[in-house]
Amino acid sequence: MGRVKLKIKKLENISGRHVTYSKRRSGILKKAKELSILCDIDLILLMFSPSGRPTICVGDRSNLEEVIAKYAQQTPQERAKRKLESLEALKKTFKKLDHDVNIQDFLGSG
Amino acid sequence: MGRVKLKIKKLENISGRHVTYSKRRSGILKKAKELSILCDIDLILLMFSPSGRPTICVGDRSNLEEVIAKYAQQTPQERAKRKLESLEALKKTFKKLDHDVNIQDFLGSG
DNA sequence: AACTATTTATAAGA
DNA sequence: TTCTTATAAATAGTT
Repeated sequence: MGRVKLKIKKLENISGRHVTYSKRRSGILKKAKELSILCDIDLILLMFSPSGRPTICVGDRSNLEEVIAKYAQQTPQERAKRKLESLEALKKTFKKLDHDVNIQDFLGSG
Repeated sequence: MGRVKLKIKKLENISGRHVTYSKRRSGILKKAKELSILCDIDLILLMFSPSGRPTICVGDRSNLEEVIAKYAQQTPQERAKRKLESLEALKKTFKKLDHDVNIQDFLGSG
């Protein structure tokens, strides 16, 4: 949309990436919010700016981690595979997050 | 966009929600993919149809769990709070996922 | 940040 | 669900 048809490939100009990100970020956030409201669905959109700043959009009726867990539970045909992948990823996440929380104690409490 | 300006509120007609979801889903997926390519960023879009079927869009350069972990690491001002929330959510996720994998053994191996 | 020519998305209908 | 079309919305290049 705009003056010319844009080829969808990585923008080589760094400031151009920032400008385009800024414009399209607001567009896709609006679309995500509209979709979640119109259709009353769970939705999560997570993106990082070219300089690494995160933006997250979570539908009003959604909870980030519960939606992720909901996704992890589905697609039965990949369930076994996904289980292992999820655990692998969660282990990494633990390592990154766990600077002052004792994981063993935490898991043991529930 | 279309014949009339649409009010952004929950569509009361169930089949209407399905139709609108189907149309807008493809649109937002396209936008997400374009944005991730144009700006060369990490991006995740996860949504569920009105009947609960999940669709996920992960940027080519992105890994689902790593992006989530990346997000969890950021926003330093909420870091302490987020740590606990993340662990709480991860514990729930473990409970839902762990039907035949021994978590203690798994964590112990790394 | 605002403008505007143009492209794109989509609401309604078939 | 897929196609068509009128119209609304997003946005690329510019200022």
